[in-house]
Amino acid sequence: MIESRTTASALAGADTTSAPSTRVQLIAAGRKLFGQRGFDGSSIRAITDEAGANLGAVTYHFGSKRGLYSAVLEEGLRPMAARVTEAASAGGTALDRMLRIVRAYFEHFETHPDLPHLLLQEVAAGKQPPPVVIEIVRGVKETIAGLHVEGQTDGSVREGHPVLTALSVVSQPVFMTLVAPMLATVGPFDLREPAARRLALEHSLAFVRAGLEPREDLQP
Amino acid sequence: MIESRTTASALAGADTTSAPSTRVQLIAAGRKLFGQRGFDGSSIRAITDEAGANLGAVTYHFGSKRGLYSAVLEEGLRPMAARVTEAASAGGTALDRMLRIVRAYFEHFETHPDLPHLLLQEVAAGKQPPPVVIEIVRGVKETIAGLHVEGQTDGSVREGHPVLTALSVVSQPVFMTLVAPMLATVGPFDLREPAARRLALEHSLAFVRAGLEPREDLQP
DNA sequence: GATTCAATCATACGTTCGTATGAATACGCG
DNA sequence: CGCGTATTCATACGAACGTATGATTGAATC
Repeated sequence: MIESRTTASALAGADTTSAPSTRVQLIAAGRKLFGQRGFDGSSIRAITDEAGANLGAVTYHFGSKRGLYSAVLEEGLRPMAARVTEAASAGGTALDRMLRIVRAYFEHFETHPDLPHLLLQEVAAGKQPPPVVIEIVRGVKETIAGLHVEGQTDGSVREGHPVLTALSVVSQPVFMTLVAPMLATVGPFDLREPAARRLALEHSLAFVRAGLEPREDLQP
Repeated sequence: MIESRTTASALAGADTTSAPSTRVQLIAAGRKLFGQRGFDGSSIRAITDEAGANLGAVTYHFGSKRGLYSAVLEEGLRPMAARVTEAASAGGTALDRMLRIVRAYFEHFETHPDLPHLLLQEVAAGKQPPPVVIEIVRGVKETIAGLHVEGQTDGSVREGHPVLTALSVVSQPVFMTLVAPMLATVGPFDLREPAARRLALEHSLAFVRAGLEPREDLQP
């Protein structure tokens, strides 16, 4: 059996000067097609066509279709998690940093609108995602939940369940991006347009702030 | 070509006394498998096996695989939309009814946990859902957005964008149900358990209420 | 009991799927 | 240049797919 080139090519992935390698093109095509049509809806032939590569390229570089899927997931999630971590470790109160996380998500999904669907499609099926995905998601969850705990010591966030609070916060950018196509279908409001996205960002910031802030009338 | 039996059987669908018909079993199996594995991930053979029906049954009763998918979507969405409409037309302030909608979603998803994934999987792909689905979703959107407008005249809801507010409200039950399997994978918190669901419901009610209520300190 | 028609059945067809294989080509290094 | 490794290529294979077909069954109607 042919050994997957994944590891070797990943090590060589630091090369940013060469022409776009087949491997990179495959990941880009995979992100696009998996995100749009799902795993089962995207054939290897469609992916290699999109990437301008040979039919055998996926098997050669990633071992299998699922191998490519894992790589796509990892390369899509890692920069997002990095943004979240960065926003969470900036200055200001815990609430400030929560809101910065919301902003970071919106900004990231502006250039990667397929990411929420890509991540949720398999997971909603109850299947086990690749281990690296579990690790990344767990990290994000704990970052935000930790911020909630911190917010209760510095008084910037009201009391509540840390994990559920994290879900409520993350749900805003993720859900809005997820339903954008359907929303555009049922009405004249297209969240994929920049102006509408700005509105959505400001609305989400206000909504999350109101949902997290301690109530002055209860804490006089 | 064989004509689909959809219409005729739908008319006969008022019969609730007979043994579970093949048609009903197919929709149940379709809801389960489409919801869990997606449209492309569910083969007609898997569906007819699950339903205890013959391979040809889907083609006979629904014309095609996509015909069954439309029927599953419609039969899953209609009761949900009815619950929302009912909650929206009850008594109390607009905010009260918004919160009742959140509760209605949670209750509905408790018995139909696959519904969010079922609805969002295709739509996130940018495909046009069946017309009946578009109509139902539009109705729900306008019901909640109308409630938001009403809430500003009765003073129970703060100002904001009606559609975005509707999204923020709906996102809580939908997103929590959607990510439940992944959340259980990355941590010890399983939103599919009744106790956790109760927590999530109460958290969501508090979060949405805080996000919608006018701030007393701004409106003295 | 014969007729009729909706429903179910076993089976077949052509296509597309993921993957495997071996030849052909490109490339770095002595 | 020549050799060895890495990559790309055309092609093949068996399996699974959605759908079509025609025979068979079941129950109601006369």
